Formats: sequence, structure tokens, C-alpha cells
Amino acid sequence: MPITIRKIAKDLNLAVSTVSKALSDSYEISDETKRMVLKYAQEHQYVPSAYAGSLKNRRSKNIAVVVPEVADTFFSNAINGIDSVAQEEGYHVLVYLTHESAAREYEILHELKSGRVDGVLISVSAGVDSNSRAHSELADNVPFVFFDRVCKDVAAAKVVTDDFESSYRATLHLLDKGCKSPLYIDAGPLSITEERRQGFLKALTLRGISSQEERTLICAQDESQNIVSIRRRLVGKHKPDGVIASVEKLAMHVYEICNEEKIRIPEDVKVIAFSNLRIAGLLAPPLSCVYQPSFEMGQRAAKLLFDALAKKTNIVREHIVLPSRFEQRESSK
Amino acid sequence: MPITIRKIAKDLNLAVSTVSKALSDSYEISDETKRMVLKYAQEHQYVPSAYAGSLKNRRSKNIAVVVPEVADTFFSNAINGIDSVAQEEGYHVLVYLTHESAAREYEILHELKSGRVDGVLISVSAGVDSNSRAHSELADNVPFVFFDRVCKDVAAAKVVTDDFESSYRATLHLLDKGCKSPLYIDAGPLSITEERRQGFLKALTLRGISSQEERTLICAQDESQNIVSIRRRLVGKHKPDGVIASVEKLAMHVYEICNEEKIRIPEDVKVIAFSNLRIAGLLAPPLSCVYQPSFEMGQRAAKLLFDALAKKTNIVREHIVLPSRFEQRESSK
DNA sequence: GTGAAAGCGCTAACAT
DNA sequence: ATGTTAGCGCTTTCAC
Repeated sequence: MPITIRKIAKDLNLAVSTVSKALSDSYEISDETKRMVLKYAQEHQYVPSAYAGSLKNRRSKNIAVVVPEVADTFFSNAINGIDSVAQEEGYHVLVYLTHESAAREYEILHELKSGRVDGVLISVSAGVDSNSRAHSELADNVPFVFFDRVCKDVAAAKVVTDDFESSYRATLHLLDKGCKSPLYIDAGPLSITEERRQGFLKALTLRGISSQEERTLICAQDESQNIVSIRRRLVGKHKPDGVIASVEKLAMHVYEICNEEKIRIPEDVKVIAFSNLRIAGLLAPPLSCVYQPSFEMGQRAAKLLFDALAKKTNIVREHIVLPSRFEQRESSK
Repeated sequence: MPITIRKIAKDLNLAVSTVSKALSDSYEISDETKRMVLKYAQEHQYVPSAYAGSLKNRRSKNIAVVVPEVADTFFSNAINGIDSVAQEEGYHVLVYLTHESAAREYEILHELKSGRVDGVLISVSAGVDSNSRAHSELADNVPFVFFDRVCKDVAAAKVVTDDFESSYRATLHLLDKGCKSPLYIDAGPLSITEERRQGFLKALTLRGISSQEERTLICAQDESQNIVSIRRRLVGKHKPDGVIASVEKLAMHVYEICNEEKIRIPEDVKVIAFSNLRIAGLLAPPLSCVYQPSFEMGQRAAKLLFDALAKKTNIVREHIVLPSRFEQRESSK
């Protein structure tokens, strides 16, 4: 159905190569011919076949963005950042959702060996090995950039935030506000949450707070399960008087539970979340957040990728750390 | 770098066609040869080139999802719905963000003629013509499904919600709660907001509320501009005592402004929003929402598309209307 | 049961 | 300035 270069050639009594060259404004072709061809192309809405081009130039003009979830402020903002640079570069963005399934992620990476994309931007799922062979193999064959959630031991470019530091400072803030019994809610085996946990623990150590083992609640991927275990912890014997939620969704669970259980924030329990919710200030009560520069992270990661695609640089050793921003609100007053 | 069928053939001393057939489990090929080839393919991580395949079978296995924004609960949920069926069908999802720019949307549609995708799912930007030629031309050439925001006069499949009805009912609810001077905040030239406006007006007419012209505030795409005009309206001479926000973002502006201006919700002004915010109940005060079945809409739209791709049906005349759900909360008590 | 060859739409090296 | 040809990786007749 779509019109091809061959048809143009036939209709205009030219060779395909002449048309091809005219279309790419080659100096070899006369102005008159160029005009003819361009006019015809315009009128017939000629658009070159993406696949034929890809096959020839070994460039698909596609990049992949692999993320656990799109209904999440961090990832949707990051995708916006990525898209902003991809659009500029004339690239198309394939979005792959893993829904936090490592198995699904491996499948996707395998598919990505088909040449469908020229590069990969990825934020890994909980449970992916820090030295995953699948990730490192693909990274060897195609420009590959981790953002936010990385495989620590895979040699590839990385764009992250200061998770350890920001968690450390947020925890100190909580302790400064008088918390004696803080709880860190971890979102499962993930580079970022582990960093954040370590920052949390360092603050505890600094202030001489003991029984650190019991101060971490580990969540998994099952939402209702998580809600149950968080509730148990919040209403149980050794109630925490402060909570750090390692990801946004867990903070929302905490709010819902406190609501239902009539636990007052911040009087009974102070809350801080790693979250990029723009409307955190409109919650009841307004939520203190560690904000990551999500849009910028996406942008930076994408720029790195395009640098690699342009062969400007070898990005494998790049490791960009962007600062988070803490915003204190009612929930931790 | 990736391994090709040709290399397999050479290494195994076979013809490419034999390998191709073995790989697709053709009856012509001996079991022994099949085993050899499969084993080799396995070991060398052979993945067929996506582009060569597409060029040959004229099937890219890609679909496009064109939306104004991804950092929005409705669209991110809808994308999840779409992705769930695309994954099942072994399809890849290209996401195109228009950021509510009609011009950008036209560009994208033009690009989509390249055969890069086998089908298109789209929710149009504000300002796109209800009988856009660009949309209708593409729809003529490739399976095409509108969801939520449609071009009324373009012949293509559509999946929408009962905008008129739900807005009508929400407005009646507002009036029942005692509002005498309601305001509808419109998000610009869009099928859905126009339907919602009409539903709003019908309720006003039914209850004999006059000067209907002044009861609509029309917003555009400039966020700060919108905030200015909403604020002016909320603090101005003829303050509304009830507000219906036609899209989520506008509702958030209303909340922010009320916060800053010490306007009490619902005492001074009641608020209802068309919104898919899951945490609407955690806002201060909890926000009454008209929820659209966003995930399901994406799913249904995608299913329609795949029906068309499988040539099962001609979907052009399909017009699915799904019900919204109103949830009353504090903001409209 | 296996292989040779054409062709999908395009580009680029090489004629003319 | 224009045309001829080969080939990107694969599938698909059509021979053998």
C-alpha cells in the first residue's frame, strides 16, 4: 500500500538509485530531477520503509526503555526525559514493562538481541542478579545504560542518585525530630533499596540505636502481602515512631494503613518517603519526600546512550551520580 | 555481531534455506538436521533479525501508542492495559508522546507511514481536528483505534467512556449538595471535555441554573497560565461554590490554589474531578472522583487492534463505551 | 530431505 | 548526471 522508491522511479522514468540519491539531496543529481522527485514524493506522501532502511544501514532508529512499571511517578518522569532527547535525535522509543518480574526481564533482554533496537536504557527489576549474565552480554553487544536501579557488577554506563547519602540524611532528620524507634521499609532485592538501607543503618549506628536487624521490614512484590506485613508492624507490639519508605508505593500503603488504624502522622509516627509525587504537599498530612531528579536522570541516561551511538565516546565506565533533594513537610515534623 | 542464519548454514554445511526451514520446524526437514540446527542456534544465542523478517513478511510486530503524556494516571494505566495484551501477542510497543501538541501529533502520524508499526492506538491531543485528514488517512492504511480522546468524525474504532452521562450525574450530585454557582473547568478543545461540558450544562438546565456561559472556564496547554486563570476565578468576584475539573491535572491546580488562598474544601467550594488517582482518598481533603476504567480501556482498545491485525473483523465501525465510576469523598460533602 | 535462487525496499559502489 | 548491480537477513517457491 505505501509507495516505494521503485514506483517513483518507474513513474518518473528514472532509475531507483537516481531517485534514492535525489531524495537524499546528493550533489550528483541535477536540480531539475531533484525537484521532480521531491514533488512526486511530497504529493504521494512517500515515507521510506523503516525496515528496508534498517536492514541496509544496520540502524533501526529505535531504542528500548526497560522499566518495571510505567504507572509510577519516577519512571513516567524518567521516560519523559528519555523521550525528550530521543525525539530530538529522531529516534523511536520502545517501552518494555517488566512489572517487577526478573524472569520477564530476561525474556525481554533476549528478544532485544534481534536488532530491533540500537540501544537500551534500563532500570532493573527486583531480584535481578547484580552480576546478571544476560545484562552483561547484551551490554557487550549494544549501547546499554542503567538508570536508577542498576546491576552493580555489570560493566555498563550508569546514572543513579546519591541513595546512600540521601537516606543517611533523611534518617538523621527523623532522629533529630525525636524518633527513637525508626523503621526502614525495604522494597526487596534492589541496588537502590540496599544503598538506602545502608544509609539508614549508618545513621542509626552514629546515634547509637541498637537492634538494627529488627528495624528493617523487607517487602516483596505482592502488594496485598506487603500491606499485611506493614500493618502488622505499625500496630504491633514494637511500633515504630518513624518510618522511611524506600519507594513511593510503600509510603502510600503506610498512609492508607495509618488512616484506617487511626494512627496519627506525625504525632504517633513520622513518615519520610523516597518519592517523586508532585502532589505530596496535598496529602493529609503533607508528605516529606526525598525527590530524585527523575526527568533529568532519564535525559542524562539517554544522552549517554546517544553519545555511544554516535561513537563519540566509550561510555562503559561512565557513572553519573545526581543529587536527590529532601523536602520536609508535615509528616516528619 | 549477532549471529545470522547464513553463518549457521556455513558452519553446519547446510543451505540457508534448510536452516530457515529447520528453525521453523518444517516437515520437510529431517529430525536429525533439526536437532543440529536447534542445538547450534541455542548455543550461539541465535535471534532472528527483526528487520529482515519484517521486510519479508511485511509485519513489524510493533504497534504504536500515541498519547499526550505518560506522567498521568489515566494514560499510564491505559498503557499497562495495552501492554498486557501486546505482550501476550508477542508484540512490541512504541510509545509516542505528543505533550498535547497537535503539530507534534501530525508529525508522528506521518512518520508512522513508514511501516515501522502494524497498528496504532491513539488518544489525541487537544486541538486536533475532529475530522483530521492525517488521522483518517493513516486509519485507512493501518489498523487504527482511538481510545478516550477521539476524532469524532474519523472513521475508525473507538473505545471511550460515558463522558456525557457521568459528567451530568456528577454535576447533579454537586447541585444536590447545595451548590448554586458551579464552575466547569475545561481542558481545551477535546472530544472528552466537550462531552463532559455538555453533561454539565444539561444538569444546569435541568435545575434552572442560568448564565451558563460564564460557568465554564476554558484552559489551554500552558500550565502556569492555567493556574493564573483558575486562581483568578476562585478568588474573584463571582466565586464558584462548586467545581468540576475535567481532567486530573486541573483538579490538582484547584487544590494547590485553595491551599494557598485558604479556601476551604468543601465548605467554601466543593470539588469533583475526572481523575484516576488511586490515592485521591489520601488527599486533604479526600477528593471525589469520576474514575474511568483506564486499564480496561487500554486492554479493549488493544484487543480490537489485534482483532484487526488477525483480520478477524473489520473494526472500523466498532464503538465501545465503558462506564465510569463515581466515588464520593469529603471534597464534595 | 536438501539446495539454489528470487525478492522484500533500500543504499552505495561502480559503471556509463 | 543517470543507470546497473550487489547485497543487508530472511522466507519461499521451485529444483534436485
